[in-house]
Amino acid sequence: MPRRRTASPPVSAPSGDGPVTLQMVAQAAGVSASTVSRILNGTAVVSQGKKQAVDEAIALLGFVPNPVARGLAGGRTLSVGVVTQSIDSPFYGVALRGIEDELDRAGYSPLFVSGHWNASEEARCIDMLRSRRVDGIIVLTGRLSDAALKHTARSLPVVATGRKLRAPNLYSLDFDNFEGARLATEHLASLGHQRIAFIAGNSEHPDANERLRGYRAGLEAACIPFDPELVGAGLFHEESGMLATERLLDTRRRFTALFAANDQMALGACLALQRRSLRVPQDVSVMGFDDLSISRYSVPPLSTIHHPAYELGQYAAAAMLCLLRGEKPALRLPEPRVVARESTAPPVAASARS
Amino acid sequence: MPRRRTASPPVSAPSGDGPVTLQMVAQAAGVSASTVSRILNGTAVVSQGKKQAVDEAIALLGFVPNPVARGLAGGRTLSVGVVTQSIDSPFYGVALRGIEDELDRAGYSPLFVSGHWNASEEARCIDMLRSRRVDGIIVLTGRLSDAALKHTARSLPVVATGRKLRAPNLYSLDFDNFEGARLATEHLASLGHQRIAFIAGNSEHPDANERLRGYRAGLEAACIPFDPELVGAGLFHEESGMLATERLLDTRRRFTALFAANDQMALGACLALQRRSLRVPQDVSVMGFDDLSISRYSVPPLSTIHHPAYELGQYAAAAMLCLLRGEKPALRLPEPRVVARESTAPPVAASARS
DNA sequence: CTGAAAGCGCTTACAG
DNA sequence: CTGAAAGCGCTTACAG
Repeated sequence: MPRRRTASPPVSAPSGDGPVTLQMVAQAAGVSASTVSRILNGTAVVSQGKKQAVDEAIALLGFVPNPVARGLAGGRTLSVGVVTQSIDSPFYGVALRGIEDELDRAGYSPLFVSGHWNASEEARCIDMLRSRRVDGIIVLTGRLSDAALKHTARSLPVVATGRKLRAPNLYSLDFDNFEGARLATEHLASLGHQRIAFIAGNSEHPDANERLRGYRAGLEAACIPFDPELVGAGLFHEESGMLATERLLDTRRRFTALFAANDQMALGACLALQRRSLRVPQDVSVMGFDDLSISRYSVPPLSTIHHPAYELGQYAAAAMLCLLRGEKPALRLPEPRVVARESTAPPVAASARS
Repeated sequence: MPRRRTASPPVSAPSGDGPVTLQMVAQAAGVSASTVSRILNGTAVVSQGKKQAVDEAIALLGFVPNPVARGLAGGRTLSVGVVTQSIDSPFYGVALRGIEDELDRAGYSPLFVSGHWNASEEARCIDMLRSRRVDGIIVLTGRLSDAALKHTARSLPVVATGRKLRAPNLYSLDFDNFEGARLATEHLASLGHQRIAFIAGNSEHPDANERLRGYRAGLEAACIPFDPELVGAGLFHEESGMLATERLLDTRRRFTALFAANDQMALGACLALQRRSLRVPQDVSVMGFDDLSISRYSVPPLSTIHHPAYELGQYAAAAMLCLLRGEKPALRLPEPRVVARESTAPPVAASARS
């Protein structure tokens, strides 16, 4: 839509058609566009009088700066890209909410894209976000290499979760998965369980390995020998938890407690147990990890390790905001803690499987 | 970053610093920027030779058009705004995934914003999306008035779900909530239940009212008198389903089946029932609505009405794509259907509550 | 303190 | 078919 130089002053009525531009505000306030821009951005000191006139014009016209133009001209778009893995993940969804809330408070908006646990897709996401001129990028775990992350941090601030990574312009937030799993195992052991099965998560996932290590450490601390026959392989979703439990049961190796590397698998495990007429917790105690909101309403309510998903997102966003202001973030995630509900109890001597 | 007219030709090496611009491509191909733009957009017929040269230059330089500039200049940003209510909703999350997938196929990206079931927040979302120059807006249900939606459709294509609304440049996609609820009730009645309680959803929510109507219609068809004492008020989340069930139980009004207006409330109901030592389905059959992915793994697996969330999103996006091409969408959502799992069964004569 | 001007990277009438 | 130019709505050196 070229050829529309504002030869004749645009209708500066509040309800003129088309959005109000900075130009119009400048005109209404009797100053130059530069001045309006400076006031908007707090870029320079401006005389009281002009500032007032401009503020009034802005209010009167209901002017809202166009982020697109802003991004093109100045580089800042007031948006931050968020690479998540799946837009409908029950765990990360809460983190997205945390990001949204925290960013909103500072006038930024998130741009959510899904990497589907695939490094090359995540790389495409980052290219896309960069082409949309986001001011920074938050990467929720994922499979990108640390090197790739450091690389993008050379041109854009990045905050990553699920890693311990230190680099200029890059902050990472890591939850103590090891400690969480250790606590879960300790909880079960302290209840008196000696035979504690484990359903591991996807082994390509860093969290999965940490949780397995935590399980082993918990066992060791309780002087329970590690039995590889008691660990099943899962994929972090319900179905896999159900299947792994069935396989564990089929080995006829006995166990009185089962710790799944996340709640989704624990829920699947509960169903498998019920299908074999094993009661939770009377016959088998079940422990999850993550503390999804639904876990509180499962039958029975699931004991688990609280994983602060909302804070994860919120802190990641706060860290990004710091980086954007040129400050150094110093945020730490809450420590894991046991949420004991009704799916865990002391083993019953006369249990069906003991 | 003014004052950098390309007096000296920019380094057109593929790995020159900064992103490759259309200018650079034009230069490398020996044509004008206009021509490159036309080829990119298929806006005009261009001679074979030039087209080839440009295509090669694009490939060589790895040029990717800047959507921000594109949006400013031409109006199209290849992005569509999506007003959802909460970024972590278990039901709408799946719809977001459908939108993402469908849009991606056409080279568009979604911009997700949350309205939190609040008309004024939703209005802010729409302003924000418009200021970001999205090409169209998808509104997932929400509380905006039909008039407001029609109004925004005057300047931007809009697709809405959860309404039956016809207007120029506006398409709406509505799931048959009434029929779904009728089917659910029929399912219960055909199993032999005569006393069917109902937990309604938030009455400001249009779906909630349709589902209540469907319940009543189902009752009527089965010649079961409607008993207002048997309907509890819920808020569409687990907690409210649990509480409503407890209240229902406290009235000591007997019922052998319970139909909740969504799965989340049904899950809460199951827990409440279990707490009172009532077994599902032996003592009380429980039916949900939505068919969330977790419902398949609850204990017992929940019978429900399948609500095609993924298709809801996918079709909404497809409809938007149609509108954007100037075509008339003609998409219809799949009909509701009963998914009978293990939480429903014929009433037992000797049931604790019958 | 403040304005005029150039520029961000594209698109699209306008003229050949 | 194709180029030069103006414009999208801002920002920011450059000069007062």
